[in-house]
Amino acid sequence: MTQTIQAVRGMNDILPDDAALWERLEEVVRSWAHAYGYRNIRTPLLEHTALFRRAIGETTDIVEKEMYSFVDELNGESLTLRPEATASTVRAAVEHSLLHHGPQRLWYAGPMFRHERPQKGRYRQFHQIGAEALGFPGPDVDAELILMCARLWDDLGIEGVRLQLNSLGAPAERRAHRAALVAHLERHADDLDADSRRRLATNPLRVLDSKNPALRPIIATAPKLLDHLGAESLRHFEGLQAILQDAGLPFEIDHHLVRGLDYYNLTVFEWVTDRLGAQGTVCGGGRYDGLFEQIGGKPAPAIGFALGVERLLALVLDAGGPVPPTPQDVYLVHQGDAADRFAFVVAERLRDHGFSVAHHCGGGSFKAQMRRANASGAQMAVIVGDDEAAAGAASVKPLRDERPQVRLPLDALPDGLSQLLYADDS
RNA sequence: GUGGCUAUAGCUCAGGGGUAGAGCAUCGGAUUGUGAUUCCGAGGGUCGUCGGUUCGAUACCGACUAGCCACCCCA
Repeated sequence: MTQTIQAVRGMNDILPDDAALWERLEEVVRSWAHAYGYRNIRTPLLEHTALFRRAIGETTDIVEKEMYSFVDELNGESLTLRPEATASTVRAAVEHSLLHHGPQRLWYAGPMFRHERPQKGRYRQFHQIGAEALGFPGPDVDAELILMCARLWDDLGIEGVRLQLNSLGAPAERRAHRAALVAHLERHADDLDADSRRRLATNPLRVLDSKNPALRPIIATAPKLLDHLGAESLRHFEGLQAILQDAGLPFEIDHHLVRGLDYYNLTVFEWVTDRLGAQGTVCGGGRYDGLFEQIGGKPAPAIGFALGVERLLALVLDAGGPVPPTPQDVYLVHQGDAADRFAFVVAERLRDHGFSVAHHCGGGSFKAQMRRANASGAQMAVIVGDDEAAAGAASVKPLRDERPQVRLPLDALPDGLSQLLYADDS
């Protein structure tokens, strides 16, 4: 016996029952993005590894151990399945001079890849929806993006997602704060735990996120990034807050909110929930004014966010349960040699008129076909036997209520079916 | 990458050193061409894979694979 082949670890099939929910989400997202003037962009799943190394940061965990990279045997190039789409989007914008005629609002949706151990809400192939506002200095567009998120939660009926905000300031301010922070932490080096000591070397801002209660006094007295922000950065941050307040959107300022990627500056934000176990971040984003230059383009301000589709769907299910599948109008039952052929005429005629028709294939007894018709969820069974075929007619039997079956000539069938499907029972 | 737990029918699970069970689902039947309810019947599993212990393993042990949960980290 041949061995069965299963899906690659951490990569999931989305089966039809679930895919229905994905389709609904995609419809909502499309019109939501359109409502804010964002246009779709589709970049390749595969990029040169160098793009992510340069964009995301050499010492981040993503680049160090989580990228799904491999060598193209054709030419020895190192390629990487995209771990996120911002770098690709900016690369595309630079490559095609998208900002030449002014700023661009873009959105994308699609699979991303990370080579880490799978767990709930965190897979090797996962899906993100994101929006990027390229060429806008903010803070107006920062607020727009955040309000946009809030509307999506609303459109999807999700509750209990909280907004956390912070400002990382300008790179120079960040560096000054980082130096002060490192000095502070080094003074208390003896009291730090192993994790924090490691982070002190790699990513000192992360020490502020430590969940170890013993470190609380050290964290509380640590120099705050906010205190190192210059007038311009503060004005940006306050401008953003003012717009959110005007919009009546509640937020928390989290001084310890630091995004994992190197390219962020000024505004950073996350939408978090406590309903998803350890994977509490549903959406994260921030400003990355330096990224264009970093990957070799002309400098341009930009901000964006990405949200995890798997987590989002978990919340949708949590909020309202699964969506009922869209029922088919007609299940076409047929029996007899002449009827089997005439059934195709009937089916195509109905589709000409816009009806959705599941045509029974594979034979089987009449009873079995009726059972299938019922189980399919279709509204109507359209029945073609040799009697009907000889008369050029079809019988329509409502499956979801007790209205009687009616027999109609082929030409009268579409109208008759419409009446049965859409007539008010009242 | 690290640790803990798990793997028996399509699904949810029970069982237990002597070669397998339930519920649900599926399929068929209850006179000729009428579904969902009811009744009757059937099919379906090398008990995740490979190896070890044993007269004998699905059960005990190990490795591997996969899943779940957490850590690291992170959208």
